[in-house]
Amino acid sequence: MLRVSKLTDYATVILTHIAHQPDELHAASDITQATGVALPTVSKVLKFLSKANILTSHRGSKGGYALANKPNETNVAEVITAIEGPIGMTECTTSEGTCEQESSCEIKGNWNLINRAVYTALEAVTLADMVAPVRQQAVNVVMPRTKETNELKVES
Amino acid sequence: MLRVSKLTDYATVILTHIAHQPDELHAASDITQATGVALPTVSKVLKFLSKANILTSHRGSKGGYALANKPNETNVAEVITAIEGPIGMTECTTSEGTCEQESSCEIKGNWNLINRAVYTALEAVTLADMVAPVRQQAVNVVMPRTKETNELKVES
DNA sequence: CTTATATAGGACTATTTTAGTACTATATAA
DNA sequence: TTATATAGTACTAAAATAGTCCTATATAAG
Ligand code: FES
Ligand code: FES
Repeated sequence: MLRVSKLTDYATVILTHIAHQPDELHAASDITQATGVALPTVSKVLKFLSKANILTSHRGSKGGYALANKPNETNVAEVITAIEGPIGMTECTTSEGTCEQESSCEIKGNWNLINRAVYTALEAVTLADMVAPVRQQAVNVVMPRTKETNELKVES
Repeated sequence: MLRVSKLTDYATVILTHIAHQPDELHAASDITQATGVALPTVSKVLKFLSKANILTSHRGSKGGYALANKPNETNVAEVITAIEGPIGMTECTTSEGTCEQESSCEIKGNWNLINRAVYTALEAVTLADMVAPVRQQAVNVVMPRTKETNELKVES
């Protein structure tokens, strides 16, 4: 169904929570209480996010996690990548040389194109957007085409 | 990793093959030969595509499958939906009432927003694009924001 | 210096999803 | 009537994901 994993979903919930007080330290146990997600799971997610430098961590008593950057400087594409690894819609595009028909494949280039479009859409949404209430009703996504051939447009 | 299933990947390969001769009937066995994908798998994919009215089918001797519409009238979003079901990035957005914290969830609306952006990007790529060689180098995806608040832009 | 607290890292198990196969029924052309 | 090809469904195997747990390390406070 083209979905993100549950862990990624948790990650956005957790990050949204933290983004409300971006400057304070949040311990895993606090986040469990606030979000209702089980502690071991919260802990796992926080480790991923910390490793990807989306969060900073402080060990020891009174330690915890905080945002590494401002809310509008972290986007959804980064969060997905932190939890699930590089975004690529097909096996062929993430791991080169895996596919048998790679040499004669017509469509690989087109999947790369689609990947980029999806990635750009995800990149455009930041934590700051997630924190804001949903006033938005729709988003325009434009894939420009050349007038003459109606093919997907070349960007110089 | 936010990827489509292998079956969906096969589906694009198969459809791309069929789209080269959109008016002829293609039997599953022919497609196996042309694409190198195992017959039972090809068969499974073709059934999904036929059920979703992306392909028309003809039983019996000299039967087979053909495109139900012109190549530029079938897009990638439809293909993904045919194989994997409705596109929705989180469980919460595809199946209502599953999530415990649904009532108090801040971010559900934002995921819906992201879903729509991704869907629109996928919708913009058709079979005709897949058949064409990759001259394209990049695709612009624009998520407009209001000038004043820099929030994702409302579309009337 | 010791203790309580909190993250780091990795290993492991259970669950769920996906992929792949097989079999029976039905339609159609020759 | 027969050969051929799809329709539908059920089943098995494999892979990915989710969730848990344990040990090590860092830090603040007494
Ligand atoms: S490279 Fe794998 S199907 Fe194209
Ligand atoms: S509705 Fe499930 S996390 Fe928001």
